[in-house]
Amino acid sequence: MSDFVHLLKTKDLKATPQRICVLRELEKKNHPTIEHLYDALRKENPSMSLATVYKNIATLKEKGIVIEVNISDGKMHYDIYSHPHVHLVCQNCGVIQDIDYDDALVAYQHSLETHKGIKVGRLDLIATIESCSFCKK
Amino acid sequence: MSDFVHLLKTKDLKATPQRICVLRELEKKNHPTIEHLYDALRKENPSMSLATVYKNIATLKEKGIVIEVNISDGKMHYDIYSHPHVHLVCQNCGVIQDIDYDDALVAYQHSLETHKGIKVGRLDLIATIESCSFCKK
DNA sequence: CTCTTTTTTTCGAATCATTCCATAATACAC
DNA sequence: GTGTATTATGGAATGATTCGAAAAAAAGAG
Repeated sequence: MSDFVHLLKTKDLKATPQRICVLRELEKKNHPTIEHLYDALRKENPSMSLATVYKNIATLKEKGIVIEVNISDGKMHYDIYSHPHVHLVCQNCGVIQDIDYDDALVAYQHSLETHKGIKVGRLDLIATIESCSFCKK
Repeated sequence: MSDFVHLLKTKDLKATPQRICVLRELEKKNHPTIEHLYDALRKENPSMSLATVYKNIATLKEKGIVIEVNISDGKMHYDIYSHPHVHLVCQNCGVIQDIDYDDALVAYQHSLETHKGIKVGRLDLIATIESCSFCKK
């Protein structure tokens, strides 16, 4: 049984081909928008409906399998959240990269918690850079 | 000359009453949505149009005076960006608080820059907490 | 202050994204 | 296989955002 089938079952979701396609596309780490997903998935499965993409993304988001990434380009991007990470966005070419947690980020979270007396549930962090290796400027 | 008039002039924007009202409302640090702004501003100025709110927010965003805050509640919130800060969001009551940069965050930014060999332009960070002093749970 | 130019505001219409709805199809447990 | 609950589909409905044209107002010059 594929990993995605197993993942869906543990979250009480039926392992439909459409859902698995969405996850497979997200796995490519392109951080696609709904429109990108719809275009990509229709190539394999022409009957795939836009409503299905919306609905599945919403469902996967509710279950914590998928997260939104807002890079302020007017469209929402989506990402599989298989492990805690943050994002790096190139302002020039728009490429989004995952960045794993490191000691310094964990230290910041601790500093927040001790200083403010709170328990942080999640850090959504987007670091913007002016250019990156993909647009080599 | 009021601070906002001066600020707008330095960004080559005309200091219209509508624009100043938007800034004054944002200054309250309610982190309002477009809808909130429209409702609040119409009370003072009933002829204020929704299109004007949208347009002014877009203009102020382009000039870097205002930033978007996406707390994943389906609506975009807006904030004056007069100095670098990040946000704390209570998942329970939805209140958004500003948090100034501290040493640990500066250290994280430095660690990103040295480790990845990049120059970070801006950090958009939203720390989610389960409950806060405003909803006292 | 008045004139001129440019920007901004306003309102309604148009557009675009997202959600809803009813029906058909499918996954999965037994 | 059969039955039941869930999901997919397409089109219509909704709701948010943008557009466009005309009127209003700001800034600057004289």
